[in-house]
Amino acid sequence: MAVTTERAPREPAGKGAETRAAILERAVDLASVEGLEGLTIGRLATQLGMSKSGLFAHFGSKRELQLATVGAAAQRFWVAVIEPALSAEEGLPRLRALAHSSLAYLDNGTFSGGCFWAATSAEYDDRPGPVRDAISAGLDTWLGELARQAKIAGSAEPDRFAFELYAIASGANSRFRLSGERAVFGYARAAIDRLLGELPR
Amino acid sequence: MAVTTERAPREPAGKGAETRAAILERAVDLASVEGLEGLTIGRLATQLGMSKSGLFAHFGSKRELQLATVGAAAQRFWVAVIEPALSAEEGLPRLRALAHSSLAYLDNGTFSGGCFWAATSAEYDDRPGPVRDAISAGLDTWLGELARQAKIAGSAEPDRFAFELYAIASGANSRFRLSGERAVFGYARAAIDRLLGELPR
DNA sequence: CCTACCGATCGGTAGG
DNA sequence: CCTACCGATCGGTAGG
Repeated sequence: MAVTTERAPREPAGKGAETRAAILERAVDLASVEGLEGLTIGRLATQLGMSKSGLFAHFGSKRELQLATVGAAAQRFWVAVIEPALSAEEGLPRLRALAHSSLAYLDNGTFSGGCFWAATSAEYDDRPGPVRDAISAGLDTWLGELARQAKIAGSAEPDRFAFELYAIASGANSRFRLSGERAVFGYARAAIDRLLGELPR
Repeated sequence: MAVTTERAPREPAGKGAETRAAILERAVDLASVEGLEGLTIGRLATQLGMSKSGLFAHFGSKRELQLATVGAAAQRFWVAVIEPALSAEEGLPRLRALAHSSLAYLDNGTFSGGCFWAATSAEYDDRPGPVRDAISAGLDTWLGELARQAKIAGSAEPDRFAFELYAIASGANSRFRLSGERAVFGYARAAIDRLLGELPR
Protein backbone atom coordinates (compact mmCIF):
# COMPACT_ATOMS: atom_id res chain seq x y z
CA MET A 1 0.00 0.00 0.00
CA ALA A 2 2.62 2.48 1.02
CA VAL A 3 4.48 2.04 -2.22
CA THR A 4 1.47 2.78 -4.37
CA THR A 5 1.02 6.13 -2.66
CA GLU A 6 4.32 7.30 -4.14
CA ARG A 7 3.76 9.89 -6.77
CA ALA A 8 4.57 8.61 -10.23
CA PRO A 9 7.25 10.69 -11.96
CA ARG A 10 5.88 12.98 -14.62
CA GLU A 11 8.51 11.75 -17.06
CA PRO A 12 9.01 7.99 -16.89
CA ALA A 13 12.30 7.42 -18.74
CA GLY A 14 13.91 7.65 -22.15
CA LYS A 15 14.33 10.79 -24.20
CA GLY A 16 11.85 12.86 -22.24
CA ALA A 17 13.70 12.21 -19.00
CA GLU A 18 17.03 13.09 -20.62
CA THR A 19 15.66 16.37 -21.94
CA ARG A 20 14.18 17.16 -18.55
CA ALA A 21 17.51 16.48 -16.86
CA ALA A 22 19.34 18.70 -19.34
CA ILE A 23 16.82 21.50 -18.77
CA LEU A 24 17.28 21.28 -15.02
CA GLU A 25 21.06 21.38 -15.21
CA ARG A 26 20.80 24.64 -17.11
CA ALA A 27 18.05 25.88 -14.84
CA VAL A 28 20.19 25.44 -11.74
CA ASP A 29 23.02 27.46 -13.28
CA LEU A 30 20.72 30.15 -14.60
CA ALA A 31 18.93 30.44 -11.25
CA SER A 32 22.23 30.70 -9.38
CA VAL A 33 22.94 33.79 -11.50
CA GLU A 34 19.52 35.37 -12.10
CA GLY A 35 17.57 33.93 -9.17
CA LEU A 36 14.52 31.70 -9.35
CA GLU A 37 12.32 34.64 -10.40
CA GLY A 38 14.78 35.73 -13.06
CA LEU A 39 14.78 32.15 -14.31
CA THR A 40 12.36 32.82 -17.17
CA ILE A 41 11.03 30.06 -19.37
CA GLY A 42 11.84 32.01 -22.51
CA ARG A 43 15.48 32.64 -21.62
CA LEU A 44 15.99 29.05 -20.53
CA ALA A 45 14.43 27.77 -23.75
CA THR A 46 16.64 30.02 -25.87
CA GLN A 47 19.78 28.80 -24.08
CA LEU A 48 18.75 25.22 -24.79
CA GLY A 49 17.75 25.88 -28.40
CA MET A 50 14.16 24.82 -27.91
CA SER A 51 10.80 26.56 -27.96
CA LYS A 52 9.23 28.11 -24.90
CA SER A 53 6.16 25.95 -25.06
CA GLY A 54 8.19 22.81 -25.65
CA LEU A 55 10.10 23.45 -22.46
CA PHE A 56 6.98 24.54 -20.64
CA ALA A 57 5.30 21.19 -21.41
CA HIS A 58 7.84 19.40 -19.23
CA PHE A 59 6.69 21.20 -16.10
CA GLY A 60 3.23 22.64 -16.60
CA SER A 61 3.89 25.82 -14.66
CA LYS A 62 6.74 28.07 -13.69
CA ARG A 63 6.30 27.04 -10.06
CA GLU A 64 6.85 23.35 -10.93
CA LEU A 65 9.96 24.32 -12.89
CA GLN A 66 11.24 26.24 -9.86
CA LEU A 67 10.55 23.35 -7.51
CA ALA A 68 12.27 20.88 -9.84
CA THR A 69 15.22 23.26 -10.06
CA VAL A 70 15.54 23.37 -6.26
CA GLY A 71 15.55 19.57 -6.27
CA ALA A 72 18.28 19.44 -8.91
CA ALA A 73 20.36 21.94 -6.91
CA ALA A 74 20.00 19.74 -3.82
CA GLN A 75 21.31 16.79 -5.83
CA ARG A 76 24.28 18.79 -7.01
CA PHE A 77 25.04 19.94 -3.46
CA TRP A 78 24.85 16.35 -2.27
CA VAL A 79 27.31 15.15 -4.90
CA ALA A 80 29.72 18.07 -4.40
CA VAL A 81 29.68 18.42 -0.62
CA ILE A 82 28.05 15.55 1.28
CA GLU A 83 29.15 12.51 -0.68
CA PRO A 84 32.90 13.29 -0.62
CA ALA A 85 32.71 13.54 3.18
CA LEU A 86 30.97 10.22 3.76
CA SER A 87 34.25 8.29 3.87
CA ALA A 88 35.26 10.21 7.00
CA GLU A 89 34.21 8.80 10.35
CA GLU A 90 31.19 10.45 11.95
CA GLY A 91 31.82 13.21 14.46
CA LEU A 92 34.86 15.46 14.28
CA PRO A 93 36.42 13.87 11.16
CA ARG A 94 33.12 14.08 9.25
CA LEU A 95 32.62 17.65 10.41
CA ARG A 96 36.08 18.60 9.22
CA ALA A 97 35.45 16.92 5.86
CA LEU A 98 32.07 18.64 5.43
CA ALA A 99 33.51 22.05 6.27
CA HIS A 100 36.36 21.49 3.82
CA SER A 101 34.18 20.29 0.97
CA SER A 102 31.68 23.09 1.47
CA LEU A 103 34.41 25.74 1.22
CA ALA A 104 35.88 23.97 -1.80
CA TYR A 105 32.45 23.92 -3.41
CA LEU A 106 32.15 27.68 -2.95
CA ASP A 107 35.66 28.31 -4.22
CA ASN A 108 35.64 26.10 -7.30
CA GLY A 109 32.40 27.22 -8.92
CA THR A 110 30.09 24.23 -8.47
CA PHE A 111 27.31 26.65 -9.40
CA SER A 112 28.17 29.14 -12.12
CA GLY A 113 26.62 32.03 -10.21
CA GLY A 114 27.88 31.31 -6.72
CA CYS A 115 26.02 29.26 -4.16
CA PHE A 116 22.51 28.48 -5.35
CA TRP A 117 21.26 28.29 -1.77
CA ALA A 118 22.66 31.63 -0.69
CA ALA A 119 21.19 33.35 -3.74
CA THR A 120 17.74 31.78 -3.59
CA SER A 121 17.25 31.86 0.17
CA ALA A 122 17.87 35.62 0.20
CA GLU A 123 15.49 35.96 -2.76
CA TYR A 124 12.67 33.92 -1.21
CA ASP A 125 12.81 34.69 2.48
CA ASP A 126 9.95 37.14 1.97
CA ARG A 127 7.98 35.12 -0.59
CA PRO A 128 5.80 32.57 1.19
CA GLY A 129 4.88 29.45 -0.73
CA PRO A 130 6.13 26.03 -1.78
CA VAL A 131 9.30 27.32 -3.43
CA ARG A 132 10.37 29.05 -0.26
CA ASP A 133 9.46 25.91 1.72
CA ALA A 134 11.63 23.74 -0.53
CA ILE A 135 14.63 26.06 -0.19
CA SER A 136 14.13 26.25 3.55
CA ALA A 137 13.90 22.46 3.85
CA GLY A 138 17.14 22.05 1.89
CA LEU A 139 19.00 24.41 4.21
CA ASP A 140 17.44 22.85 7.30
CA THR A 141 18.74 19.47 6.13
CA TRP A 142 22.23 20.90 5.78
CA LEU A 143 22.22 22.61 9.19
CA GLY A 144 20.64 19.52 10.75
CA GLU A 145 23.42 17.32 9.44
CA LEU A 146 26.05 19.73 10.76
CA ALA A 147 24.35 19.73 14.17
CA ARG A 148 24.06 15.93 14.18
CA GLN A 149 27.76 15.54 13.53
CA ALA A 150 28.60 18.21 16.10
CA LYS A 151 26.61 16.30 18.69
CA ILE A 152 28.41 13.06 17.84
CA ALA A 153 31.67 14.99 18.13
CA GLY A 154 30.69 15.90 21.68
CA SER A 155 29.51 19.48 21.31
CA ALA A 156 27.37 20.65 24.21
CA GLU A 157 25.52 23.06 21.90
CA PRO A 158 25.29 21.36 18.49
CA ASP A 159 22.79 23.89 17.09
CA ARG A 160 25.01 26.83 17.97
CA PHE A 161 27.94 24.95 16.51
CA ALA A 162 26.08 24.27 13.26
CA PHE A 163 25.04 27.91 13.06
CA GLU A 164 28.61 29.12 13.35
CA LEU A 165 29.90 26.73 10.69
CA TYR A 166 27.07 27.79 8.40
CA ALA A 167 27.64 31.50 9.05
CA ILE A 168 31.34 31.29 8.29
CA ALA A 169 30.82 29.44 5.01
CA SER A 170 27.96 31.63 3.84
CA GLY A 171 29.84 34.76 4.86
CA ALA A 172 32.84 33.60 2.84
CA ASN A 173 30.59 33.01 -0.16
CA SER A 174 28.99 36.44 -0.06
CA ARG A 175 32.27 38.28 0.53
CA PHE A 176 34.03 36.34 -2.23
CA ARG A 177 31.16 36.94 -4.65
CA LEU A 178 31.22 40.68 -4.11
CA SER A 179 34.89 41.43 -3.55
CA GLY A 180 36.50 38.61 -5.53
CA GLU A 181 39.16 38.31 -2.86
CA ARG A 182 40.15 34.72 -2.19
CA ALA A 183 41.64 35.81 1.15
CA VAL A 184 38.21 35.30 2.71
CA PHE A 185 38.55 31.55 2.26
CA GLY A 186 41.71 31.68 4.34
CA TYR A 187 39.86 33.62 7.03
CA ALA A 188 37.03 31.09 6.86
CA ARG A 189 39.39 28.11 7.20
CA ALA A 190 41.06 29.70 10.21
CA ALA A 191 37.72 30.37 11.85
CA ILE A 192 36.55 26.81 11.19
CA ASP A 193 39.75 25.30 12.58
CA ARG A 194 39.39 27.39 15.72
CA LEU A 195 35.77 26.28 16.02
CA LEU A 196 36.61 22.60 15.56
CA GLY A 197 39.37 23.03 18.12
CA GLU A 198 36.73 23.80 20.75
CA LEU A 199 35.37 20.28 20.55
CA PRO A 200 36.45 17.73 23.20
CA ARG A 201 39.06 15.30 21.94
CA MET B 1 36.82 75.52 -6.82
CA ALA B 2 36.38 72.21 -5.12
CA VAL B 3 32.91 73.08 -3.95
CA THR B 4 31.68 73.97 -7.42
CA THR B 5 32.65 70.55 -8.72
CA GLU B 6 30.03 68.97 -6.48
CA ARG B 7 27.14 67.64 -8.48
CA ALA B 8 24.01 69.72 -8.04
CA PRO B 9 21.13 67.66 -6.67
CA ARG B 10 18.49 66.86 -9.27
CA GLU B 11 15.80 68.12 -6.88
CA PRO B 12 16.83 71.35 -5.16
CA ALA B 13 14.34 71.63 -2.28
CA GLY B 14 10.68 72.08 -1.51
CA LYS B 15 7.85 69.80 -2.50
CA GLY B 16 9.82 67.92 -5.15
CA ALA B 17 12.49 66.97 -2.64
CA GLU B 18 9.87 65.81 -0.14
CA THR B 19 8.17 63.63 -2.73
CA ARG B 20 11.50 62.20 -3.76
CA ALA B 21 12.36 61.38 -0.16
CA ALA B 22 8.99 59.69 0.36
CA ILE B 23 9.47 57.64 -2.81
CA LEU B 24 12.89 56.49 -1.66
CA GLU B 25 11.67 55.46 1.80
CA ARG B 26 9.12 53.20 0.14
CA ALA B 27 11.64 52.04 -2.43
CA VAL B 28 14.08 50.86 0.24
CA ASP B 29 11.38 48.80 1.94
CA LEU B 30 10.05 47.40 -1.32
CA ALA B 31 13.56 46.49 -2.49
CA SER B 32 14.35 44.78 0.81
CA VAL B 33 11.39 42.49 0.08
CA GLU B 34 11.34 42.16 -3.72
CA GLY B 35 14.94 42.99 -4.55
CA LEU B 36 16.17 45.88 -6.67
CA GLU B 37 15.02 44.14 -9.87
CA GLY B 38 11.61 43.37 -8.42
CA LEU B 39 11.39 47.05 -7.46
CA THR B 40 9.24 48.02 -10.43
CA ILE B 41 8.26 51.58 -11.12
CA GLY B 42 4.61 50.64 -11.57
CA ARG B 43 4.30 48.82 -8.26
CA LEU B 44 6.10 51.58 -6.40
CA ALA B 45 3.87 54.23 -7.99
CA THR B 46 0.72 52.30 -7.04
CA GLN B 47 1.86 51.99 -3.43
CA LEU B 48 2.40 55.75 -3.32
CA GLY B 49 -0.85 56.60 -5.11
CA MET B 50 0.86 58.33 -8.00
CA SER B 51 1.26 57.67 -11.69
CA LYS B 52 4.13 55.65 -13.13
CA SER B 53 5.35 58.48 -15.30
CA GLY B 54 5.07 60.98 -12.45
CA LEU B 55 7.34 58.86 -10.34
CA PHE B 56 9.59 58.08 -13.28
CA ALA B 57 10.19 61.79 -13.86
CA HIS B 58 12.00 62.05 -10.53
CA PHE B 59 14.75 59.68 -11.64
CA GLY B 60 14.83 59.45 -15.43
CA SER B 61 15.63 55.75 -15.52
CA LYS B 62 15.19 52.64 -13.46
CA ARG B 63 18.94 52.50 -12.87
CA GLU B 64 18.93 55.97 -11.30
CA LEU B 65 16.03 54.93 -9.09
CA GLN B 66 18.00 51.86 -8.00
CA LEU B 67 21.12 53.90 -7.28
CA ALA B 68 19.14 56.45 -5.27
CA THR B 69 17.53 53.58 -3.35
CA VAL B 70 20.93 52.16 -2.43
CA GLY B 71 21.92 55.60 -1.17
CA ALA B 72 18.77 55.87 0.95
CA ALA B 73 19.41 52.40 2.40
CA ALA B 74 22.94 53.48 3.33
CA GLN B 75 21.51 56.47 5.17
CA ARG B 76 19.08 54.26 7.06
CA PHE B 77 21.88 51.86 8.00
CA TRP B 78 23.96 54.77 9.21
CA VAL B 79 21.18 56.08 11.44
CA ALA B 80 20.26 52.64 12.81
CA VAL B 81 23.68 51.08 13.29
CA ILE B 82 26.62 53.48 13.07
CA GLU B 83 25.30 56.61 14.75
CA PRO B 84 24.16 54.90 17.99
CA ALA B 85 27.65 53.44 18.38
CA LEU B 86 29.53 56.71 17.97
CA SER B 87 29.26 57.57 21.66
CA ALA B 88 31.38 54.52 22.50
CA GLU B 89 35.15 54.97 22.58
CA GLU B 90 37.02 53.76 19.51
CA GLY B 91 38.45 50.26 19.62
CA LEU B 92 36.89 47.47 21.67
CA PRO B 93 33.98 49.54 23.10
CA ARG B 94 33.04 50.85 19.63
CA LEU B 95 33.33 47.35 18.19
CA ARG B 96 31.05 45.99 20.89
CA ALA B 97 28.54 48.78 20.28
CA LEU B 98 28.60 48.25 16.51
CA ALA B 99 28.10 44.51 16.87
CA HIS B 100 25.22 45.08 19.26
CA SER B 101 23.47 47.68 17.15
CA SER B 102 23.88 45.62 13.98
CA LEU B 103 22.22 42.60 15.59
CA ALA B 104 19.48 44.83 17.02
CA TYR B 105 18.92 46.29 13.57
CA LEU B 106 18.45 42.80 12.12
CA ASP B 107 16.17 41.73 14.96
CA ASN B 108 13.89 44.76 15.13
CA GLY B 109 12.96 45.12 11.48
CA THR B 110 14.77 48.28 10.40
CA PHE B 111 14.02 47.13 6.87
CA SER B 112 10.63 45.55 6.37
CA GLY B 113 12.06 42.71 4.29
CA GLY B 114 15.14 41.86 6.29
CA CYS B 115 18.55 43.38 5.71
CA PHE B 116 18.59 45.39 2.49
CA TRP B 117 22.29 44.71 2.03
CA ALA B 118 22.05 40.96 2.41
CA ALA B 119 19.17 40.79 -0.06
CA THR B 120 20.63 43.06 -2.70
CA SER B 121 24.24 41.88 -2.53
CA ALA B 122 23.10 38.30 -3.21
CA GLU B 123 20.92 39.58 -6.03
CA TYR B 124 23.64 41.67 -7.70
CA ASP B 125 26.83 39.71 -7.18
CA ASP B 126 26.47 38.41 -10.75
CA ARG B 127 25.14 41.61 -12.35
CA PRO B 128 28.05 43.91 -13.22
CA GLY B 129 27.34 47.61 -13.37
CA PRO B 130 26.92 50.72 -11.27
CA VAL B 131 24.20 49.27 -9.04
CA ARG B 132 26.40 46.37 -8.05
CA ASP B 133 29.29 48.79 -7.52
CA ALA B 134 27.21 50.95 -5.19
CA ILE B 135 26.11 47.95 -3.11
CA SER B 136 29.66 46.66 -2.99
CA ALA B 137 30.98 50.05 -1.91
CA GLY B 138 28.42 50.23 0.90
CA LEU B 139 29.45 46.84 2.25
CA ASP B 140 33.13 47.65 1.86
CA THR B 141 32.60 50.76 3.97
CA TRP B 142 30.95 48.67 6.68
CA LEU B 143 33.67 46.00 6.70
CA GLY B 144 36.33 48.68 6.51
CA GLU B 145 34.96 50.39 9.60
CA LEU B 146 34.86 47.07 11.48
CA ALA B 147 38.47 46.40 10.48
CA ARG B 148 39.55 49.91 11.46
CA GLN B 149 38.06 49.53 14.92
CA ALA B 150 39.51 46.02 15.27
CA LYS B 151 42.94 47.43 14.50
CA ILE B 152 42.52 50.17 17.09
CA ALA B 153 41.42 47.47 19.52
CA GLY B 154 44.75 45.72 18.93
CA SER B 155 43.78 42.90 16.60
CA ALA B 156 46.74 41.44 14.74
CA GLU B 157 44.46 40.52 11.82
CA PRO B 158 41.81 43.23 11.57
CA ASP B 159 40.51 42.06 8.19
CA ARG B 160 39.96 38.52 9.43
CA PHE B 161 38.32 39.95 12.51
CA ALA B 162 35.98 42.13 10.45
CA PHE B 163 35.14 39.16 8.23
CA GLU B 164 34.14 37.03 11.21
CA LEU B 165 31.94 39.74 12.72
CA TYR B 166 30.29 40.27 9.35
CA ALA B 167 29.78 36.54 8.77
CA ILE B 168 28.14 36.01 12.15
CA ALA B 169 25.74 38.92 11.70
CA SER B 170 24.84 38.06 8.12
CA GLY B 171 24.46 34.38 9.00
CA ALA B 172 22.09 35.34 11.83
CA ASN B 173 20.07 37.45 9.41
CA SER B 174 19.68 34.72 6.81
CA ARG B 175 18.87 32.00 9.35
CA PHE B 176 16.36 34.22 11.14
CA ARG B 177 14.74 35.24 7.88
CA LEU B 178 14.23 31.63 6.79
CA SER B 179 13.58 29.80 10.04
CA GLY B 180 12.05 32.61 12.11
CA GLU B 181 13.90 31.30 15.16
CA ARG B 182 15.20 34.07 17.37
CA ALA B 183 17.61 31.58 18.97
CA VAL B 184 20.11 32.43 16.23
CA PHE B 185 20.57 35.90 17.70
CA GLY B 186 21.61 34.26 20.95
CA TYR B 187 24.11 32.09 19.06
CA ALA B 188 25.36 35.18 17.25
CA ARG B 189 25.83 37.16 20.47
CA ALA B 190 27.75 34.28 22.03
CA ALA B 191 29.98 34.02 18.97
CA ILE B 192 30.63 37.76 18.95
CA ASP B 193 31.44 37.83 22.66
CA ARG B 194 33.91 35.01 22.18
CA LEU B 195 35.44 36.85 19.24
CA LEU B 196 35.74 40.13 21.15
CA GLY B 197 37.27 38.17 24.03
CA GLU B 198 40.20 37.30 21.76
CA LEU B 199 41.32 40.91 21.65
CA PRO B 200 44.15 42.06 23.94
CA ARG B 201 42.92 44.00 26.95
C1' DC C 1 2.93 65.67 -11.92
C1' DC C 2 -0.77 63.70 -15.46
C1' DT C 3 -3.00 60.70 -19.65
C1' DA C 4 -2.06 58.02 -23.35
C1' DC C 5 0.75 55.35 -25.62
C1' DC C 6 5.18 52.32 -27.57
C1' DG C 7 7.77 47.71 -28.22
C1' DA C 8 9.48 43.91 -25.59
C1' DT C 9 8.88 40.22 -22.59
C1' DC C 10 6.41 37.73 -19.10
C1' DG C 11 3.62 33.10 -17.92
C1' DG C 12 0.45 30.47 -20.04
C1' DT C 13 -2.99 28.33 -23.77
C1' DA C 14 -4.86 26.28 -28.24
C1' DG C 15 -4.17 23.09 -31.41
C1' DG C 16 -1.49 20.11 -33.60
C1' DC D 1 8.05 18.93 -29.14
C1' DC D 2 6.28 22.89 -32.52
C1' DT D 3 3.80 27.60 -34.33
C1' DA D 4 0.82 31.03 -33.22
C1' DC D 5 -1.34 33.45 -30.12
C1' DC D 6 -3.56 35.67 -25.37
C1' DG D 7 -3.65 39.40 -21.56
C1' DA D 8 -0.68 41.52 -18.25
C1' DT D 9 3.22 44.02 -17.07
C1' DC D 10 7.77 45.78 -17.90
C1' DG D 11 10.82 50.31 -18.76
C1' DG D 12 10.38 54.22 -21.19
C1' DT D 13 8.42 58.30 -24.33
C1' DA D 14 5.31 62.14 -26.16
C1' DG D 15 3.03 65.91 -25.02
C1' DG D 16 1.07 68.59 -21.93
